[in-house]
Amino acid sequence: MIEWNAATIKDFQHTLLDWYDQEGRDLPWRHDHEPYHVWVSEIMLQQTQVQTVIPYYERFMDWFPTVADLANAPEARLLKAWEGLGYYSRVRNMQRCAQQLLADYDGQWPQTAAGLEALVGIGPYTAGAIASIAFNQPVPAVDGNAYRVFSRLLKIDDDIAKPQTRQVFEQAITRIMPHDRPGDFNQAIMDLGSSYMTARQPDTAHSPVKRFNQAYLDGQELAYPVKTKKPRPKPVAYVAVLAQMGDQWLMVQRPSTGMLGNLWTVPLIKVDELDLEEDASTADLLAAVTAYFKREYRLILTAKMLKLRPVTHTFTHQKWTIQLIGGQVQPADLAYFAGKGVLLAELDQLPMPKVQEKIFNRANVH
DNA sequence: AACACGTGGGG
DNA sequence: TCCCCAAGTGT
Repeated sequence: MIEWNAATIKDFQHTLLDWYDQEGRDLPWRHDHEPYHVWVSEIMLQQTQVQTVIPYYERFMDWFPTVADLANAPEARLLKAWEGLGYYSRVRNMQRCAQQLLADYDGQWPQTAAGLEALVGIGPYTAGAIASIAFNQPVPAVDGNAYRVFSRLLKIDDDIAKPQTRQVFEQAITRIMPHDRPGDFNQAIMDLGSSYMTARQPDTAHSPVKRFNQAYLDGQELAYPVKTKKPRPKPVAYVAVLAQMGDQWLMVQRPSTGMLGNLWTVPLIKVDELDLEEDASTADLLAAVTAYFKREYRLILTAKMLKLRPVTHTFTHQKWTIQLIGGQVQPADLAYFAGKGVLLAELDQLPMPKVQEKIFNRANVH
């Protein structure tokens, strides 16, 4: 058994940081320690891979170079900057946070983890990351990498899906991390976790810290971390209505709460909400959709079933199967319609989720 | 304490 | 196709 005494801890710190100094990745947000840069990158990196984030980060800094630019940006522009990244409330919370900083903090970032965690969208992980990287505070940043790395090094078998387990790791890491380079230490752990100490196919034989890895030394690496699995996505049936009014496409903005908040799609209707009988025919479905348009939008829709394969889209917790309907609405003033008519050439101005892109692609709308 | 909340990649 | 994972947070 490895004994994590003071000498082991020093040895580990130096081994890890020496490796990081040599092999650490050169990433766009590592060019300086500006809290704004650290913050934006950390929010983008939540549940999202580095390779995906890089181009989004570059463009975001181009469009919104400062906290004030972010605070004052039109929301549609923000969502456009986030389009395709997912978890769209992240960017809306970022804008609220930016406004909060300007209004209540005189534009000055809190420099402690506790102070940072009081801001919207900043939880324990991000608070630790910003505090350690931007402000040199000796606090851990416990993300999936840290869970994986330290559960293996120390053979911690607490279930990382449980909220209370965080404390176990925070305590262990706080004891092990150096007080002179906390930000580099936290980032080194992340680099380690995404290179040699990955979840499925670790390459610990070549890891700079393999001699500290008790699970590896015991041949039990893949048993860590311990994590209960999540339920399967629940199937949900939808119809999408691709309706034209003259040369415009009918688009609706989703409510600000719930999935894909404030993003734009064609009208998407849960089949359950159409109150169809078990043995409903295609004609019944079209009639129900037409009635829905009249009731909800005050629009007269002429609908037809599109002979296309349904679009499927799987979210973390829902699996949508979407039948496509085409149609036209009589010209109207849209006073009761919670959306607008948009020319094909203007569609790319609207922030839309991936599932909407799939719908347009299936229907060959380009 | 659970569950909602996106998307892309790999096996 | 399905499952799991990836720099989590809000409710």
